[in-house]
Amino acid sequence: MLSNRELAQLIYPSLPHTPEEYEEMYPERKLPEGARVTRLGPSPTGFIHLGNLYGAFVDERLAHQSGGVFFLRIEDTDDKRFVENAVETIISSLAFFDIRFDEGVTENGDIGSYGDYTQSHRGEIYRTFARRLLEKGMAYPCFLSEKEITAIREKQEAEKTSPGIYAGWSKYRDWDKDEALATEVESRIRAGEPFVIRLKSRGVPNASAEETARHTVTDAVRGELSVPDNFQDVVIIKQTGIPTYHFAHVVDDHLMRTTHVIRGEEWLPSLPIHVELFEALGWDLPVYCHTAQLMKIGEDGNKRKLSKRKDPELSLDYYRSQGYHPAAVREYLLTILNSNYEEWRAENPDASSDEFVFTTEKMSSSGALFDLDKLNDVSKSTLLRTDAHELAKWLKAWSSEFAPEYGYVFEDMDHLADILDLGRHDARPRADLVYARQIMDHISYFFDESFSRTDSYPEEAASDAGEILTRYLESYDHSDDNGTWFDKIRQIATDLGYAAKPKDYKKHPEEYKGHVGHVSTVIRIALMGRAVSPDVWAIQQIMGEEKVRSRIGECL
RNA sequence: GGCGCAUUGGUCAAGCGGUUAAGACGUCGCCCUCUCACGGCGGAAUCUGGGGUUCGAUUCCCCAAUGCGCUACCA
Repeated sequence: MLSNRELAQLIYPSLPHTPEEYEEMYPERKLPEGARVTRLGPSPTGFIHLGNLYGAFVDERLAHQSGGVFFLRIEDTDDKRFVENAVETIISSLAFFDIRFDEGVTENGDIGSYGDYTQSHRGEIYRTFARRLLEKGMAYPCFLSEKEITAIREKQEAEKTSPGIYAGWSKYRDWDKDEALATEVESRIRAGEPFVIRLKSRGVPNASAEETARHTVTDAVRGELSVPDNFQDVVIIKQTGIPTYHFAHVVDDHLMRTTHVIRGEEWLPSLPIHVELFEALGWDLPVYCHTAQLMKIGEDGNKRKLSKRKDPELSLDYYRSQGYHPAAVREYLLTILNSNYEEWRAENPDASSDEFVFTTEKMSSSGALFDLDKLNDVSKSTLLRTDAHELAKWLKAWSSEFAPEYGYVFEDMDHLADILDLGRHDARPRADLVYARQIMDHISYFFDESFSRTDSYPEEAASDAGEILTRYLESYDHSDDNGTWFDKIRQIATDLGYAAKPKDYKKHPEEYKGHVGHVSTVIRIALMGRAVSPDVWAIQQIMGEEKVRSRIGECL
């Protein structure tokens, strides 16, 4: 009868390296004490959402604040799910949000000496370790067809026992105990029949909770985890020769010397499999960080739902096209990632977010609902910290990619910077810029291309509008300072029977037609087309005298 | 169905056996020598439920409910 060694040799007759050689090729990293090695392993489905970014930040921060290494690995072991250009999309999206990798796949090929960083290129490596498991009798080839597996599942359901392939369900598991079966396996392999390689689990199937052996695994987010023994003979190499996630994870993260595996909590149930795989290969476990997932409100009602791949407003591209500044998204994500971040920010308003010491212990273990109001609020204060010229440049880049129709806004960049800076350097700076599309609307009245009068005069002053504007134009002196300018408005207001102060009007509404606010609103609408805007005087200084006079003139 | 994770105001959350149960966003009201924004002050609003343990539970244990996830030759 065939020995384990002979079986392994039969299945993988020629492999260029031994496991030991790989260990030497990818030695322990020489890094300072406490340095963390993390990785992001997206599968190239071409869709990245906020949740992926959220996880990526954890990886990035953990590695870089400890002097470690952060690398990008493409996990493309699912051939059915590959999407054209997805890798490029992933790389550019992450770069846009300032996620910097030290190693891994880039648009110009791999960087780093622990590659290849694309799983589909690592077939030989996986096979080498699968072969080792085969040699040690810790794995076996399984010829069960889809039909047979379905039949097994049905039977298991009927018997109300755990579904899956494990001891007692695949006859191929015990090929070495049956001469005839061993012969069959050998000839089927020689005939080139398709098969998968399964782990021969050492766990006891369906043991009670008390009987199950448990392993203590450290999770940096959730503390010590008590992980039960796995007993499933999971597939480690698929029929195609490609490994499953489970096997690729274990082999890669060991060989790439990952110290911290950050992944979503949906992986928690498969942790027993990974623990057994690491043990079977004789390797130490990394520290796991199972993060809670970002959620959203479902279309239906108020129910919580996980961010599904198809939620367009959870897609990174959505925020990009709306023109949310990457720093704002980063800032928002950090506030939900670490609950003490906002407090830190309040104390360090001008510091770079990189200076904040991020800890996994401060991460919530329950999923947060995405909150657009909060993002908008965070974005306002983030943009307030951004220099106007820089903001202008960024808006231009955004426009050329997502909104070319705003091209006219960027003809005079200094002018644009002045507009953006409106009221931002006051003692109590304005914070009303949120995202690019909103900003375009916010400043639209500065440009004749987008200017239109949408609001109507306030009731209190509508009948006097002509008179107000005529007097305004007559008294207008572009060189007036803010105080002088406003005194003239007051004058016009009182001359026409309006209260000079809103308070007076409120006290004695019967004595006045309205108050100075109504009068200035008339001017505001003539100039800006809307009743709401920043300081009129400051706007006029930026607009220039000519435009002020012509806008007023149009309304006479 | 089985298993896992989670559960403090509308949202994000602090809390880690004794607190008037922080703070932020949102919301409401007031104030801030023109609107808005900013800012200030104030209000409404929370420990999912039931059992334990304890002198005392939001905090510890159990059960239930609810939500989410896993249960693939997907990740």
